[in-house]
Amino acid sequence: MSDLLERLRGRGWRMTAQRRVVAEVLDGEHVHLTADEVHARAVVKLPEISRATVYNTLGELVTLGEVLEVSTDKRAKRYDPNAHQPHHHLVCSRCGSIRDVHPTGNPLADLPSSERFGFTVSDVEVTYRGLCPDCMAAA
Amino acid sequence: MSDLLERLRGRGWRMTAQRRVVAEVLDGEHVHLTADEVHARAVVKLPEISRATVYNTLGELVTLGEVLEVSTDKRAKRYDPNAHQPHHHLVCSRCGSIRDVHPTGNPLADLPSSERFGFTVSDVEVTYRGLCPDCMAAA
DNA sequence: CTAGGACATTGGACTAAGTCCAATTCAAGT
DNA sequence: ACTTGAATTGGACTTAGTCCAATGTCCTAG
Repeated sequence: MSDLLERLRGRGWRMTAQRRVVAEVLDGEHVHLTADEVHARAVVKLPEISRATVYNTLGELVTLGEVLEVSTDKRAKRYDPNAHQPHHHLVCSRCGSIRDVHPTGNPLADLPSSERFGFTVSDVEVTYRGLCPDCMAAA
Repeated sequence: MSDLLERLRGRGWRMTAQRRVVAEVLDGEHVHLTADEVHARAVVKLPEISRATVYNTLGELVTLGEVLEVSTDKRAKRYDPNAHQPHHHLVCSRCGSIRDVHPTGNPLADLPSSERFGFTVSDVEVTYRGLCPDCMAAA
């Protein structure tokens, strides 16, 4: 993610302290923060950053294809910086923790045209659900 | 779905006009209404039914496994009465319309244990996205 | 290096979806 | 029909997110 700022600048993105901080917060593997969590962490580095700016910036990053929006549960959307390697998600039904996973196989090929109802299908999202090791132990 | 009421009564569900109306509204194939849509249709049949009751009843039907909760987009949850035949969803990215689909293959088998991170995986949800015929024509 | 305009940020009001609760009503067993 | 515990009600509340007009700031041309 360290070159994200480079890529963005190359695309004509105006660089500001706020945007830099949001991008820094999102750095890492298996990171799936909500907008509010991003805001909370951003405030530590830049106390005057506003919620609206965090939403704006996340929205732009999604539009630019640098970050994925993930809505695994009914609660808040989460933002996944691992946008350049396609992947799916494994979610703990109890605590909600998320891991990126890479199943074999191609689910797109598994949808026969008789099951497409005339749609032009362009994308598949797979969400695995179960209990994480911690929640298994606690139960 | 006509025997739904029977099954529920058999499970000790107390029958009320409100619950009957909610169950009736949810009847059918490829039905995926939001809670508010359910309420709107229920009000036609039973003007004094409240939003809270619709939410309560839908929640109970989900708990009993008679209806599935589907959150395909970022907007409101939808309720799918087709809970007894396992299936996945095909969603139009533009207008949000939903079809039930039955892909071949078994995505659960496609997740090697090295990709399970110690989770006990129990369920998979697959969401296909694309444009429905109407939205294709309009674009 | 500076000026200025386009773009970004702010915070507060607003919306949508859903939850919660105390008071009331009602289904159904006896 | 009585009783009682479960179901319903509506309104206040919460959470997640959007919108907007006023203000601030980046960065390029000069």
